Amino acid sequence: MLKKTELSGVKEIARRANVSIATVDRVLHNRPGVSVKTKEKIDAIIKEMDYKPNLLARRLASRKVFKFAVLIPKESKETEYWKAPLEGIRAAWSEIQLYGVEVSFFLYDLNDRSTFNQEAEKIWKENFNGVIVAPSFISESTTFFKKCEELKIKCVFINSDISNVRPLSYIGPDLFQSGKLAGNLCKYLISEKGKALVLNISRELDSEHHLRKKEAGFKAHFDEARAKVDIEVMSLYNTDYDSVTKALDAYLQSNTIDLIFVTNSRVFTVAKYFEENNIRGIKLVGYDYLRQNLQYVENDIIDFLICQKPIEQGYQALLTLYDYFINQSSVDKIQFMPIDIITKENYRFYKN
Amino acid sequence: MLKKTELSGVKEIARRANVSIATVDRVLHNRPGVSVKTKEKIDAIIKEMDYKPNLLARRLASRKVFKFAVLIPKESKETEYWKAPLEGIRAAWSEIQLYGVEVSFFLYDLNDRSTFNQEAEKIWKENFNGVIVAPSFISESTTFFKKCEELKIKCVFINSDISNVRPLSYIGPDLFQSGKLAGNLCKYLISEKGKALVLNISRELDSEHHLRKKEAGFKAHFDEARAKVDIEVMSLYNTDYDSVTKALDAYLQSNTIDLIFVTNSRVFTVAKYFEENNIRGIKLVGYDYLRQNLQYVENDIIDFLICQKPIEQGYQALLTLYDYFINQSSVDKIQFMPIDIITKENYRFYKN
DNA sequence: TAGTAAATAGTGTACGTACCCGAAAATATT
DNA sequence: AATATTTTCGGGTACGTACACTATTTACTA
Repeated sequence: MLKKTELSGVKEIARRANVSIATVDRVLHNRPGVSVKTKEKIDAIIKEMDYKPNLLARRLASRKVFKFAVLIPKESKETEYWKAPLEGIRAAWSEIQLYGVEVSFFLYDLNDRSTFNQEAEKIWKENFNGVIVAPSFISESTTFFKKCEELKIKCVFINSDISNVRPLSYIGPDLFQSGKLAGNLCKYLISEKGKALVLNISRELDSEHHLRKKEAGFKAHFDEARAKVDIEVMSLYNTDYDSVTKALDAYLQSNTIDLIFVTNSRVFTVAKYFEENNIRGIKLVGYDYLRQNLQYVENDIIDFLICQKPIEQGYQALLTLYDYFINQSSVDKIQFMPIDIITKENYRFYKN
Repeated sequence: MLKKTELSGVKEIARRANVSIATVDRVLHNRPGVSVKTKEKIDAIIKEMDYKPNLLARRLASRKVFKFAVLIPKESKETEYWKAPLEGIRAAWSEIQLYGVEVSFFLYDLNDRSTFNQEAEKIWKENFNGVIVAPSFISESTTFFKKCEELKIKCVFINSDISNVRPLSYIGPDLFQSGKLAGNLCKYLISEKGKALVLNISRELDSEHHLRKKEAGFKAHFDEARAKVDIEVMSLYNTDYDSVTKALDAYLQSNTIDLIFVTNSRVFTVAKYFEENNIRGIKLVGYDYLRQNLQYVENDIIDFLICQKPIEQGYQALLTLYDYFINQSSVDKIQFMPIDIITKENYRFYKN
């Protein structure tokens, strides 16, 4: 039960090299103050021993503190989606806060892009090492990223990506492929020459841009499968239930469709409409493991939900910053989340 | 960047309680040698401070070493499934071996139940603290568990459970529900009054017992959905390709079916048969994220694979022992894995 | 009531690394 | 050659906890 006392660590390196621990430490962190000769000798020994620093001791002895910010949408009355990433970040934080990590939260309003900049300003005033961003608004986010680069603040993007910038890491779905999977599933729900409606429901144009990628993936699946399914697209900029109801009423008056694919978590709005109007013939597929949605999965109004682990996204985002700064390990530029399929029979076992 | 020096830890508790650090330590580990009065005083302060021990320091200072064993099937020529849990265990091990964890592997042959006992004997001879077991053979596993209880060796079961015993934790699928999900998916693949074949392919009777749970779940789904799908069941005890081919030839000669549900990872055998005989009309659903299976997902012979995160199972199993022994935290008796659905469009993003 | 055993508490070192501070050695300056 | 400067390096303490060992107090025996 007692640990074997095999010689290891800096002490052993120092002994073999005939130098002090401090000198070994200088080499390990390539700090100045070591002659080339001794540095080479020590490097050789390190290599020979295949020395791996004891992370426990390292973190314990280090008195560094890193400050991270979180810039994501606040949970809205309309959808509780953003609770999940926040939960993930909190979970990760509680695991690592002992090791010198401080986290501050800055939440903006998805329905008001000016709030994004307001919160961004606050972040720039303090001295953060890194920030977790959900780049909902393209131009604002691009500006934000540039400014952070100037200030040497490392960015991790979650949930959606934007082009032309290279953050420390992107953690989230492959949106196009996600849409393709939706197509894949829908193929099973309707007949060969069925008719499908792709429904984007989002107030701000920019976030709709991400929805468009899913839309494109959806279509791509049917193209590649050479299926002749008739696909129409509709975008709604008013996200409240009444507006959606009106739009659907109008649309269904003059169209007959077999399936609706809602490109984000607001699929429950449509499900509610189906339920209240007792519409049963139209299949429904959408996004995200939300209480509001699951209830309609349970009673067979929604057939499939596609999920991309929002909690895990937040969790991984903070751990990525931690790995980069505290562990100084290298970090994957892109961390795609799995594309999970949720049905009535497996949702109880899902880990978001 | 420097860590704030707020007083914390045992030292602060000792200061407030007017005792030495050692006394606080005794209370924390409820070791003897502390009067009731001081113990109460210290307990109160601990509570008041909401003291959380620094795990880094704790593990660094602890010289304990724990020995764990792994008793699972070896990877066979027929299916590489068991590579995955092993990989997960190895991954977890590499993360925690710094903290005084030793792991030894004992692999038995799924096609020869006597090898299970042979390996078990070896485990009993050494002095292990815990063991990860895949209890493939019911009676052997039950005996094994009893003996481990005598020897005070904690057991964690993975992949499948057995009744009447209560291991430290079970980590794996809910087999019944897993079958139900299969039914759920198959519903989309065939018409209202289609005909489905449930196919068990397994050499040893016992492991088939687990397959039967999936079979039951499968049927249950159609019962609950009140679908009139005709379900037949066939069990094959010879698992090699030629035997399966012959059995399928014979069966299909006299039966017309729309779908085959294979209750374990050997679905690729059937897929290969379909491919070589150019059978395209029969849908195919089975289990597990294996290279052999994925190739048939890619070329549309297999529609769905159901996966239960075998790597994660191994990973969690070792971490569970770690949590129990090293962290001394409480452990969930049952840790059901999610029931994941794999298709052509999402398998590249799956984490097993 | 001295003497001893048991219960209770404290001191000190170790875990492996980080880093401050000062000493020694090497080099440069006068 | 003596002094100043820079380069190179070692000593020592700290991080928060575990635990062996020692010291003190209390209870018990004869």
